[in-house]
Amino acid sequence: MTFIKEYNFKKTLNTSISCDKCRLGRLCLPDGLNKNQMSKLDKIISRKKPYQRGDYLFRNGDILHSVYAIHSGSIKTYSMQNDGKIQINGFLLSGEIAGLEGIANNCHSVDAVALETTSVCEIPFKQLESLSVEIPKLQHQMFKVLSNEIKHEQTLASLLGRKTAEQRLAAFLLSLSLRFECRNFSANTFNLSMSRSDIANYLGLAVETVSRIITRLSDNKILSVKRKMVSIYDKKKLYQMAGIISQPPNVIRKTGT
Amino acid sequence: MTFIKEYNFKKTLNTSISCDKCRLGRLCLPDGLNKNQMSKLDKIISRKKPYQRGDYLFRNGDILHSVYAIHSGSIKTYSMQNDGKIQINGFLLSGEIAGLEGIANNCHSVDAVALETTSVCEIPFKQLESLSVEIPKLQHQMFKVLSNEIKHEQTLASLLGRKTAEQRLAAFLLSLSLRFECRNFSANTFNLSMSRSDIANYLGLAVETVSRIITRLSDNKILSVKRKMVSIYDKKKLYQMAGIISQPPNVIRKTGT
DNA sequence: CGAGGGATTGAATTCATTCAATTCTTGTGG
DNA sequence: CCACAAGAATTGAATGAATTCAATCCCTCG
Repeated sequence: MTFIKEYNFKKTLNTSISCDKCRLGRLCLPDGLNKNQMSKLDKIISRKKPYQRGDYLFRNGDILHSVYAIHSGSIKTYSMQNDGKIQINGFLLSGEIAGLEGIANNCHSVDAVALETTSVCEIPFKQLESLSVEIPKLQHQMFKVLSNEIKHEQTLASLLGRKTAEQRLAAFLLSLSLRFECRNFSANTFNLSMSRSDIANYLGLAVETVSRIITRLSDNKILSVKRKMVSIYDKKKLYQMAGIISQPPNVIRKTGT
Repeated sequence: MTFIKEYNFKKTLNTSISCDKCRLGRLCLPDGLNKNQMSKLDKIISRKKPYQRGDYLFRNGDILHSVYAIHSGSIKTYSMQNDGKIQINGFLLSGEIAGLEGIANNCHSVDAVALETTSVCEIPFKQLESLSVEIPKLQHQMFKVLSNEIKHEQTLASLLGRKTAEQRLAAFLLSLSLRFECRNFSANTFNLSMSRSDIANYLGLAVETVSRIITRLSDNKILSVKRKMVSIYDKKKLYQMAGIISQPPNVIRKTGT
């Protein structure tokens, strides 16, 4: 298994994590827990040496030992389709939890790989379950996190099903922008940790299409992308393009079917 | 609120549900619970008068009071996009749980409407949470159900992102076939409870495209669809078309980005 | 039995892809 | 430190799959 760089050989640097002191606060799993509850959670979490770009957190088929909260950096998850092609399922930023899709069968169903130097809190799942029985609020948080992931995937599905290439890319960039803003990074200037072809794959587009749209958006002074660095100039316009209107249309609810 | 047919006016027919006696068995939430645990679950579940075609289980924006296990029949869930268009998020059959995407914000984010006469087990969510603390196995089941839903949505996303119209429809029909089979219905002859335009919308296609593909599949003797009744003649071929090969290609794992 | 929605079929159009060529970056070894 | 190789990104032209528009057909239900 030498092809997996450093896989499974990371040494634990620091088993005494402190969620209480983590700047992620409300963005991560322990949101809403009190200090005592957090310290119980701390005890089961371990932080390992940061992953480097290309390192795997886990691989499709691995037994699900843990779920992983991204502490800093970013990862992508992907799986291989039956036709041998890769499908990127998502990009995760700090505070987001990787591995949740593995719970169903106690076995990871995607590969998770670091896009940059990434620090991760590993949470052994069995222990997390036990603790969730002990701390109802933690169970509730888990339900919320899982439900949020479902909503997120539903949003993605409707993006892929109904939107034009331009709308998809606009929505993708705005989603990133929003997520960076929540993390106290700049909403208008940020770095893409993923390649154009990663973005294209995720959005169900060809690389060339993504490239062309970026060029068009740049020409229209809506944003600029220099290599990996995105600068958004006209966010309002970008929202319009994404088909996301701040003020939703006042539509009469129709009765179904 | 007269536009919502019978909404919220259903009378409880039978509060003494028995999961133990339900034929759904392993397909539903109580899978793996013992009799004692099931009877505890029974106590919080209520079964109402069946919903008729077009009746809503809940609506986008409603407070999440309960999640709903389909007992018989089928429903669809959908939401309205910012552009005023409808997006169908899924079709649920017996044993499947509706409302999970509402947990994140304690508020339903889709409309759920019966596609035919449908009987439903209503599970008050707060009580379900309490019981899940008391019965760790039930908590585990909830985690599994939620995780499964995430996987399902991921599969849908990659269907919408990368597959041709033909592959999408083939995969959709096979997925239905499989789900009917699990429920001890015929895998090769079954009834579509949803319209062509529902299918098209769900799959990110135009109705005309769905229609044309059905015609083509019929011409090729792979299946026939008479109005709503599907008969699959050549399932192997259908799997091939869907890009789902029984024996996955023996591909060397590549190291990521 | 007739009306109206659902489904099908045909023709023209379009958005995104594919193929192909070039430019730009980045990392590595001499 | 520079040169060069290899991957990443961009640009252009031709192609194609699915959509849109339009017309017709077929059920179902009142």
